[in-house]
Amino acid sequence: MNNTRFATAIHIMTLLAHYPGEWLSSDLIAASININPVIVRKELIVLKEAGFIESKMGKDGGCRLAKSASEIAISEIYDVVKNGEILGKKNQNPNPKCDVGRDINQNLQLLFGETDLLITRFLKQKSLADFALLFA
Amino acid sequence: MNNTRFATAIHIMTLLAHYPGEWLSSDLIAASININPVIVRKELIVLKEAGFIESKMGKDGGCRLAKSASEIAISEIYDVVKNGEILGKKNQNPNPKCDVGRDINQNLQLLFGETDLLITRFLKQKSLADFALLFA
DNA sequence: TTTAACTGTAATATTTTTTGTTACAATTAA
DNA sequence: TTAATTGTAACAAAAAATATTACAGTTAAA
Repeated sequence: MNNTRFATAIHIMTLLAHYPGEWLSSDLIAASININPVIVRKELIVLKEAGFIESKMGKDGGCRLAKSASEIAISEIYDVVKNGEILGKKNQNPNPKCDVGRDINQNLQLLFGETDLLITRFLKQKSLADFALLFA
Repeated sequence: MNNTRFATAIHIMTLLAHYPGEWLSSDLIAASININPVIVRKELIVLKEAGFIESKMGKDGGCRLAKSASEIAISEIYDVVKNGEILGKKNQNPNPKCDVGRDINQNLQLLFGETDLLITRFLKQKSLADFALLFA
């Protein structure tokens, strides 16, 4: 995970939580993050599919939270946004003729899985509402 | 962290732990991981600077552990290998004129720091020796 | 009913990161 | 003296991430 997707998603969700009920446009959100609006729109679609937000097309359209910020855990945002494994990629073709190469990926997977579970549990304790409270 | 550095470093260290005392060449290690030997040598240098391994130049040279595998925690390997933040990059220039943009990176940093600490503590409980025991 | 402000989406380009390659000096054992 | 090796630099290629352009479709309101 060497991208900005988690930061971007949290930024979007925090903005929406900060202005509850208001329909915010992707251009406004993009201006706050200072990235391209199309990237925001793509992430909004992911957040919408996850059930966190709802959108309205046309003039005066935009997005807003689909449920209370206190009902959304940071772990849920993390879940929809993470792509690879938390501790990085595995090597693709370790040598099966070697004791270590043969079993390395299976054993790494175990470790990666445990680590991811740990993070998910930790982030589950934190709600979007908690996080949004940190802003003026 | 969307690279193979952690997987590569663990693979290297597991191999060395699996053949204690033996000087393994970077070519042999590269053949086990199935990656380019130069990448292995670069990672070996990092592991050497961290004090985990020692190397011998010249014919019959190679690398071996500088201390017992039971004295090396997985968290230490994670520490030397991680580059960015565990939950990804922050956006570079959030808008300081926005309540959220102004403080987002500081608040993300807090969250990232807590998360990283959690992982470090978890991986500290696991030694290289434990991990190496999983291999035939 | 026309216009302007939006979302949704595709296609493509650019930049950044990661991985691989080639080359060779320096070292060591035999 | 030769062969095997580490250490290191410079560069190339591939993959991933981010940005850009374009436009069809929707909606509110003048």
